Amino acid sequence: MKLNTKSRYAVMALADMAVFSRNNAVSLRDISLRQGISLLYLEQIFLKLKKNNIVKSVRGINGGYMLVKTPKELKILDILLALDQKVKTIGCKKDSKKSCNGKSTKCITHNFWDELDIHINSFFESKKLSDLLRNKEVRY
Amino acid sequence: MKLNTKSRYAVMALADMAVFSRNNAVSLRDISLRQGISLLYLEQIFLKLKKNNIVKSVRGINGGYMLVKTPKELKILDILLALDQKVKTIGCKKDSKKSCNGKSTKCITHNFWDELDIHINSFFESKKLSDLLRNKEVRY
DNA sequence: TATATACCCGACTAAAATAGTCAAGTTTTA
DNA sequence: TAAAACTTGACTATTTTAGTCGGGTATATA
Repeated sequence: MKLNTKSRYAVMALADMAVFSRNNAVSLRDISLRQGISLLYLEQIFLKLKKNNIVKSVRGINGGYMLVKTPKELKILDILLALDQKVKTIGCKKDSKKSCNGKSTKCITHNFWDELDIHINSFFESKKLSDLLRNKEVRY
Repeated sequence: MKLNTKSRYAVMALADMAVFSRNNAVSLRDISLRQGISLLYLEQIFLKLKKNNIVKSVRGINGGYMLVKTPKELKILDILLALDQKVKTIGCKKDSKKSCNGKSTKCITHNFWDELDIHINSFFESKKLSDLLRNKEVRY
């Protein structure tokens, strides 16, 4: 059960911004260098973050991106949703009448997976970007 | 963030066994028919379950598989581990000194992902196969 | 106003993972 | 001894992932 790198890099890059922004835009180039993420890949990621109103952009020289919300307000869940990373651990469709394995009734395990999804979702819902920053162990 | 079908089918098949076994072996053919899972695929899955001592097999006519533990004792986590489905949501290596994105220090987000893994793991650790069965909504 | 910096965006692709199938067995019991 | 059922490794089509590529556009500053 894995999270894809896009989601991971997105959280990483936003955490970087939270640390290094002093009310000025942070360029992808800087994030790329500091975090070791491909610039081209970051561009792709930030396109989505911008469309979903997680960041706003400043074009031109000295441009970059800025967080729309403060790190305290920004939920990790919002970041993941911006990258289409839904927490839906299995394929059963919740709403459909013809759902699990093509059967008309819910499969034996259906409700269990729903529970799992809720469990994970609530974790991402409760965590804010700021929660990542107070770690003493980490050096930048 | 998805669970693979192998893990899902494994849990499903074992739940089926828990429901339909009356101290006799349950054949994969029956599970296949009831749960709508390919017989050939089930064979592959049960090979792993057997290797990991989740089920034991009875060969020959009227053969099949039996649960090694009772549904009350069998943790969902054990099932997932049997299928190599580790709950390790990202690629950072926990122990290595040269870990995240090839850097010598832990990445900003490292501890957060560790927390996530623990959160999910403890869910699978706490749930037993029997927990799936008491659901009144489900018909068989 | 030239130019360098940095965002913008769709299309493409190699590699890996997934979700199976296939073939050729072996074992056991009725 | 025939049929049911487990055993096992190898194979494969499809999908997903993890990016790259190419060609833009906007803007600050020299």
